[in-house]
This record gives sequence, C-alpha cells and structure tokens, in this order.
Amino acid sequence: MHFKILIQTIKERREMLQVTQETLAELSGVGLRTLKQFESGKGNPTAETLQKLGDALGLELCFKIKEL
Amino acid sequence: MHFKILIQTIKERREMLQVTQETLAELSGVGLRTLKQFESGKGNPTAETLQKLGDALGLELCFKIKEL
DNA sequence: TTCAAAAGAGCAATATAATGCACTTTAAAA
DNA sequence: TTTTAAAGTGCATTATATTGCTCTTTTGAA
Repeated sequence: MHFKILIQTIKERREMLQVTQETLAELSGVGLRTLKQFESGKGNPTAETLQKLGDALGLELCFKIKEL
Repeated sequence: MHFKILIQTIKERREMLQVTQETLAELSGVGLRTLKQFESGKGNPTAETLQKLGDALGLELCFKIKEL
C-alpha cells in the first residue's frame, strides 16, 4: 500500500527546513532505517512513528473528510 | 502513546453513520480485534490500518501544519 | 570529473501489530 | 429488571515494523 501524500508531506517539509534524514531521525526519536524506509516508499509505519516525525516537523496527523 | 484525535474522529464518524465495529471491520478489511483495540485506545495501528478504516468511512489520513 | 555527504538497500535480531477465539462488561430497549 | 446486541479484554499465534550495521547509489558542490 502507498502513502504517497504522507510521504510527500514529510519529505517536502523536511527539505524545506533543510534537515537531513539523519537529523530528523535524531530529533524525532525514530530510527534512521525506519525513516529511510518510509521516505523511499517501502514501509508501513505505525501511528506512533508518523506522529513522532510529524511532531519534529510541526505537523499533526489527522483524518480529513473526503470531499466528493 | 495516545492518538486521541484520530480515535475520536473514527469513532464519531462510525457512530454518525450508525455502523457497528463489526460492520466497519468487514467493510474496511481490518480485523475486528484490531479495530476494537484501536477504538479503546490500546493500540498503535499501522498507516495501512488507519487508511483502510478511513477509506471505509470517507476519511483521508493526512498531515496538517500545526499553527502556533 | 572528483569527492564527500546524503539517501537507499540487504541482512538479521527483537519488539510488537494484526488476528481469531472465547469470554466479560456495558448499554439500551422491551 | 431482563435481555441481548454492541463493545471491550485475555491469550496465543503469525506477520511484520523497528532498528543497527554495513554497503551501494545518488547527488551536488568544488
């Protein structure tokens, strides 16, 4: 399964802030391997992992109502 | 870790649509046990699980920029 | 083109998410 | 109060997410 939008958001935000994967891993408390997997579209991260990454980047994980 | 907002959103949406946990489990393809755990605040679901539940309820998992 | 930093990938160990089954608890209607 | 459908829990198994280590690939600046 793909999480294109989630991945793209994290990646864009990280790059906008000029933070490397390594630094984000440290800041967020998520393992570097896990972050690499996620950003390269390989993983199926847990809510906790997503939330940790979001926290470090000023992003909040949420559900949005789909418009028709 | 808590995912209060995510849980609340799923639960409210499910109840608004008058769907039982059992039905949502069937519709979404998520195991009933998994859904129960999630809604009772016990779990740490994967992105795939969250997405499946969201899909069945017309909700999209996303990151929102935190306002100061 | 070279070189260094950043990103991506294979492997293996450990932790834990997903799941079904059976049982208990809760809540709402008769 | 009784009933029962819905929700929550304990346990065990299987699948897989997380992680570090090491190595390869990519990328951008000199």
